[in-house]
Amino acid sequence: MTNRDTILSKEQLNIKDTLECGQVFRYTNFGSHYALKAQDKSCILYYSGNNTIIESDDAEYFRNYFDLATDYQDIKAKLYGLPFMSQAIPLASGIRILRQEPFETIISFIISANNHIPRIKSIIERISKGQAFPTPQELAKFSVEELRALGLGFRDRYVHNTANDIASGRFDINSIIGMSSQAASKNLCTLQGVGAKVADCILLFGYHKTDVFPVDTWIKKTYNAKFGQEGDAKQIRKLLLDIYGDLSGYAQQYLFYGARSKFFI
DNA sequence: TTCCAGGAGGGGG
DNA sequence: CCCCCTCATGGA
Repeated sequence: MTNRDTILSKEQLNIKDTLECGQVFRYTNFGSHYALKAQDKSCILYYSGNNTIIESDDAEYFRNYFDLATDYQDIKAKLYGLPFMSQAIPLASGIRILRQEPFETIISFIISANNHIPRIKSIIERISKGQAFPTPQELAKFSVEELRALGLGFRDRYVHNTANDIASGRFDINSIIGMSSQAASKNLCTLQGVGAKVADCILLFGYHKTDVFPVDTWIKKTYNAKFGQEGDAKQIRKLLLDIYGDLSGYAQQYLFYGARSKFFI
């Protein structure tokens, strides 16, 4: 253990809950350890007794990345009395919403469309060079054909066009920061491959806007089972936003994790 | 083998 | 506006 390490309690950060709840893709599990890459940085996570250790060469970056300034006990306490939270939160009580870099998040969730998590992970691994996720300029150089060869399928032109829009400055990813979630979503949806659901994921994971509720196939499944009625994504989103309000993003992560757990549905 | 996956784009009605 | 179809890929 060195001064490069960040140490906190296991209750404050559960490694599996946080990395395997579908918000991030560039991680690998090595038994008791997890290796994680973000932008051009990396870290190793593991437990030492009752502590979580984040071993990296940039402790300050990862303290922000893991959102260590936020009190999740307070958030969970506020959510606990709301529908399904007393069931869902205990299944993944150590989740933290990561503060990921917007460009990496945009591209990652364009790739996520109609795709499996293991396959999303492998595609992102192939477009990354070793530790570093490509910059907009680097990714813009990939042709549609090269992206197709890397296994992106029908998303090849989405990634190509979006990377070019951002690299050329036609789309300013920093302009999103100060916008309301509604205005930000509308803007993000002008990017090819970004629809309402992907925009919600980008806003939650890339801009830490928590008044959104990404509705994917798992949330739909859970909604139909738990609420006992059918609904399309737009209706489900509105209903759940009304329930969870500004904490919707957190509630969504607990529900998503629960939806994929055999102990929940 | 068929179904499905953290959906979006596009055409037709 | 809504409904329906298509879009690659590979794990289960």
